[in-house]
Amino acid sequence: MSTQAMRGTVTIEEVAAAAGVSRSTVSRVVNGSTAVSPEALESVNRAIAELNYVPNRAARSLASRQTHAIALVVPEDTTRFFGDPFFAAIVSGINSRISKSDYVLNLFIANDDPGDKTTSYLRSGAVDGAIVVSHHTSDTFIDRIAAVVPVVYGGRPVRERERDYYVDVDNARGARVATEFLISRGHTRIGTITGPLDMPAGVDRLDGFRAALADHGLTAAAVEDGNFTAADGADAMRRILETGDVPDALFIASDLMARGAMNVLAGAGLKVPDDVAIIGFDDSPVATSVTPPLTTMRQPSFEQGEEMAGILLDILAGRSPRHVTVLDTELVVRASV
Amino acid sequence: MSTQAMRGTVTIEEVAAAAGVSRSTVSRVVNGSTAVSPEALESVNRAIAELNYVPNRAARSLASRQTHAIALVVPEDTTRFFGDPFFAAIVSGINSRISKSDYVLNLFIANDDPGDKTTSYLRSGAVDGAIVVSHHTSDTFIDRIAAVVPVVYGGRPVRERERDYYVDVDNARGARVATEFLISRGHTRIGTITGPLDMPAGVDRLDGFRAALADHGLTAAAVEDGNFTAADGADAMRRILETGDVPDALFIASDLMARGAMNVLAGAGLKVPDDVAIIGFDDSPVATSVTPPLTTMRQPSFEQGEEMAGILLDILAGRSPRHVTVLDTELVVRASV
DNA sequence: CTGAAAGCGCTAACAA
DNA sequence: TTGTTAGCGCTTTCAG
Repeated sequence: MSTQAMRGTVTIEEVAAAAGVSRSTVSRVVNGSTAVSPEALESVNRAIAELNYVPNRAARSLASRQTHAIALVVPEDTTRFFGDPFFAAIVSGINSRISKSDYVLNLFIANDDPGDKTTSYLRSGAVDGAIVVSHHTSDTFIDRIAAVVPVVYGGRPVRERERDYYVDVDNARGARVATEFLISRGHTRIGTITGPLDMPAGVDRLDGFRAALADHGLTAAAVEDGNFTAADGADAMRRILETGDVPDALFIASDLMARGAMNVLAGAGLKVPDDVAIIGFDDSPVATSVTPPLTTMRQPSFEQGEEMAGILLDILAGRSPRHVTVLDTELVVRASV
Repeated sequence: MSTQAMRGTVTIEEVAAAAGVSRSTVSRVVNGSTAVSPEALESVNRAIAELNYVPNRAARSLASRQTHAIALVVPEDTTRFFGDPFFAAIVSGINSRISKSDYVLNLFIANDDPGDKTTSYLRSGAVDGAIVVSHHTSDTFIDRIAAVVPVVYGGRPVRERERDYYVDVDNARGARVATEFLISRGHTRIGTITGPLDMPAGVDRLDGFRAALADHGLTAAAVEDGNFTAADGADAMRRILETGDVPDALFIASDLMARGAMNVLAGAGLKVPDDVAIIGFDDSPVATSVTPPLTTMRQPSFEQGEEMAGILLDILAGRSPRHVTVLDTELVVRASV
């Protein structure tokens, strides 16, 4: 390996010289153009390998106006991002799809960023497009990003516009199915622990819950909200217990919150499902790690991630994918109901 | 907001024109040079705000040979990355330090990347430096990255060289302290579940364990290894149970593995700490979420992350930080011993 | 303190 | 199929 190869400063010019062709031809080879003779191809490729040439990203991006990078923007703090298996699943899905393309994924945990550097970074042409998961009403910086690069949302965006692209799960229907299952089991005093009400997913699940109840002439026995975390589920459960009026069943908008609630219930000497039946949402790994195993609505998060990435890739490739995709949820019956 | 501002294509040229100065002056203002008159400063800043100007990253990077981006490289699969609170803590620490600087953090979950795109991306000048956590013997692509940009390792790198920068915790000492604590409690038939032996952290903890035992004329009652996950801890525990010869105490190299092991123990009708005393490593949130709460060696992962980021920032600023930093661990006594 | 001029390394017409 | 020629938007001497 030559010294300059070690220094990582080989330019297209040197490759061209070594291969005995012009810069343009090297560029064509690097970019996979077919209009190159076999001999030229061969000698350029050899020169590239010998010199250990890697095209300079900035120069390429400046000239082509493309970065081949995609941002994954998570408007949450690190704790919640890492604490919730939902993100693990959705990021895996995104990563799986992106890694089959020639794009790279940059991750931005945006909430931890006081100076809003994320926004100006993304607006500075650092990426070709962005995927936003976990979108809150208060996250106005997203709009500023969407003004500059195509954005695909995970979940219905908070201020939906016609031109928005997003992949959602049918939260309202999922909540409705879950609640109806509780009703079908003979429960009548049914409460809920909702997700954050500044997120469409939180609102939609609450709506579905209420709709199911209304269909059967019932009203909510309790409504408390949380931010999808186990700690919030525990807090919400405590608030419900404090009312002294414990529901006989609970629809809880995330498995993690269900786990927190179940802990509190156990501490209070209440049995699941005998005293309180519980149904969660997600079907994440925690659903099977709690005792008793959690009945829950499965949402296809990995697939959601793959789909989002696929749509963004389509947009970037100049295709015209569907704007709205809604994936279905599925009831998974275990022992908590 | 003007149309061009919306399109995000305002260039330094237009700002200069609007402010009635030259490109150079705008550049000076943007880069915080002091050699600008108050009037020029004022009018440039106004033009920037009015036009909503954001400097083009690629152009700036091409001209200045800096990207102001740092890569966080995690050679693990997504599942383990998201499943282990250790990463949450270390990433929080890194993020916390970086977000106070004017650098941005790009995350690469490198193992999921079949075509080794991460390597060529990082070698293409896309970042100014990299932080590598969870380094395995087999991860040779790291060397190719380290040849091009400064790298700071979390934990002693697998092939340590003098010029390497890293921040480690004193794993050997931590394991030793943990094991000695078990011995001091009167245990003599002590086993261990180690971390992966292709990682220095795994090896060092095993060494410390063995050293403590040797000091007291004891030998290991069982040695099984795992990849730091709960599932691996459970598997290892099963293998130990299968020998029919159950140790009366276990040093387990991660809290997550301890949790897995405790589940298996409970399933086998064995009580912690009465039948088997257990001490873990990490003091992650899982330590307090298991029953009984886990005695464990606390490692300062958040601080480790902060320190790593600080060192890289120092290198990039042209300072000369210490190459090796070793942080201490601390025994946290709870009910599992 | 300011502006002019020369690139940074690459892509993309346009000719040949 | 190939090379020549302009830039992409910015930083950075170097004069003034």
